[in-house]
Amino acid sequence: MDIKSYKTGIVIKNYKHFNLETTFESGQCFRWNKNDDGSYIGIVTGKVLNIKRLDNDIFMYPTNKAEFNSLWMNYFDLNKDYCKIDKELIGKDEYLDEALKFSNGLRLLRQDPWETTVSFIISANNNIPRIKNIIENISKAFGTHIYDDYYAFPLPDQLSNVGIEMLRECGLGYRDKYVLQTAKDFYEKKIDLNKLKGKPINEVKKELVLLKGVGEKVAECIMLFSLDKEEVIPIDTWVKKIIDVFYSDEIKEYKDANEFFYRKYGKYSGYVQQVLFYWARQTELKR
DNA sequence: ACCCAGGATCTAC
DNA sequence: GTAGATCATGGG
Repeated sequence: MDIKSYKTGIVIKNYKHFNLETTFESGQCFRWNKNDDGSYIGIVTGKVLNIKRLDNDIFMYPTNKAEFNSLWMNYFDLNKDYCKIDKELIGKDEYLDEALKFSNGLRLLRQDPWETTVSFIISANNNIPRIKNIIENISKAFGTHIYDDYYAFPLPDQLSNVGIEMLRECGLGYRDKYVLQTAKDFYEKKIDLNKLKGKPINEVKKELVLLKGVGEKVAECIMLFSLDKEEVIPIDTWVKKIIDVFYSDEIKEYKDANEFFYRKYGKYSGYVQQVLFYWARQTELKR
């Protein structure tokens, strides 16, 4: 990887498989917003980053080499060769081929387990614009101020002490009590997701669903997006639509979808799911 | 007014 | 263990 370091930021020269729009608009993350010039601004673990693609180069600022190596490299999973993964996947399935073409350059982010857990508790029976709004409200109300209008996502100790009525004002609806309880569980270390990272999927899932507001689907999102479980396939309403329309012959019941995809795509199943999800929402099955 | 959104929970059988 | 109702909120 050809990385150039400057006073104000970092440039990655000639980096192929990183499409900002399909990565940030694919519903895996909620704190990246598009600017008029096509760049994105996001907040990750208390750091603000502006990222832009010009031709084949990717510009990131404000950051420096040390922060890039310790945070962004890992967050964007830049050492993973998605071009190679695409090559392995293309030709297996006509629908996936089309979805891959459409979502071209989508990457799975490696996010913070705590923030991901709260975000996907909020996602239940909700829509993406509203989820983003709520998370923004929570961050502004309880998170650490960074600068200007940027606030870090609140840490467990910052959330665990707030009144339920203050949380309710952020628009979570009935999910507020789940988030509050989960914040307390994290703060009191009743659950420690970093300790779960190395354990097998079923074991991790069993722990996750003990949290209030976390069922199977949310647990799978947490595992895929923040616990390195690359083969997990969250089956949500959009993936169900895809199954109904394109795979109804092969997949008779939704509960069998996981095994079907895993048999076909192995450890890339999570990536496949995300590509299909993005494709379904943006094109084929859009109402 | 009704239906939906990256579903989970509670109750009843 | 599973089918059905209920759950806040805002947008279409």
